Parts: sequence; structure tokens; C-alpha cells
Amino acid sequence: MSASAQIIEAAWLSRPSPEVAPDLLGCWVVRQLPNGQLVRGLIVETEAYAPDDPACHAYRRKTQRNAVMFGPPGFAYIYRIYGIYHCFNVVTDVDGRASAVLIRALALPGQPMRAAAGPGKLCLALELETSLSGIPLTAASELWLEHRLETEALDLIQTTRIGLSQGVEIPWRWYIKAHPAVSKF
DNA sequence: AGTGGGATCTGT
DNA sequence: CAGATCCCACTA
Repeated sequence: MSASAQIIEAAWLSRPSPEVAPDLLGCWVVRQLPNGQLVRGLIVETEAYAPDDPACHAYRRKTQRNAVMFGPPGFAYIYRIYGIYHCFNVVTDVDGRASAVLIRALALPGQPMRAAAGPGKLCLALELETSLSGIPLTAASELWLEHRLETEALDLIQTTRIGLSQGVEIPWRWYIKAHPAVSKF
């Protein structure tokens, strides 16, 4: 066995999303596709959504769509957007505090850099759709997270989020500096 | 029951 | 910068 990857546990995600979002950079999303193929993606861009955040889907009230955000950390929150794409979030913080981290961009080893650059495109690449919303992010699942292998500090940029009409001024987007897969805005 | 718009992306 | 295209959340 080579140095085995450490799976990210729910306890590690049980913090406010603005703390978890930068910590997820450099970590891995691992997806077992329906055909059995394993796809690994390096997280290079994230956004945090939290209670009292007008841009958060859970800002107003609990609904069927956002219910998983209100639950315990370590679950997938996946929703359809603009009728065509999906967005993948990692539910964070303690049970009852509706918050999540949106995974905005991945780098897929061996694939074009733009293949998973953007929340809609990464869901296409990993074949993530709404039926997977609410599944636990564990190795027994078809979707999980792994810690960074390297221990050197990453060069991170913190700035405002993208595509919102509310909460535009909250600086809760993070990305790996100069990474070619981050959103160009 | 009807409707406006959204945490997007592509091509013009 | 318009268009694709669906589901949700809000109004009535």
C-alpha cells in the first residue's frame, strides 16, 4: 500500500462553512461513476453559504430542496440550476445550522483543465444530479472527500462570490492562486 | 394555478 | 449578451 488517502470525516466538516471552504482547497472529490470508473478531482475553488446569508438557499426557510443543509455535516447537497445544470455542495456545520460549501471548480488529472472548471461542468464530469442529493460522503458511498496529500501551505485568494443577486459583498469565495481552472471573473 | 428567476455555460 | 430549460418559491 502506498500512502493511503485520508477520508474527510463529518466531524472535520462540523464547523462554520467560511472556515471549511478554504480548508477544502487542495482536497479531493472522489466519485465512483455508475459504470464503476473512479474519478478524482482536486478542489481548486469553493464558496461558503451560511445561516443569516441572504444568498443561501436556506436563508428563508426549510424546503424539500434545501432540507439536507439543515441536517448534520458530511452529506451532499445537489440541486438543479437554470434548468440544465447542477451544483454540488458539501453540507457543513452542526446539525440545525443550515450551511454548505459549493464546490466551484476541480482539476481532473489526465483531463483538459477546463473539463470541471465551474460548478455546472464539474457535475457533468462527475455525473452528479439531484437523485444523489442527501447521500452521505463516505467511502461506502459513491461520492466522498479526501484530505490533501501535501502539507505545504497553498497560496489562496479570498474574494466575493459569483452569480448572486443578494449577499454580493460577502467575501466567501476562495481559490488557489493562479490556478487555470478557477472562474474567470 | 400561474409565474419570475436562479450559487451556469456556450456560442454569437 | 441571448438562449437553453426546469424546478422552486412566492403570489393569488
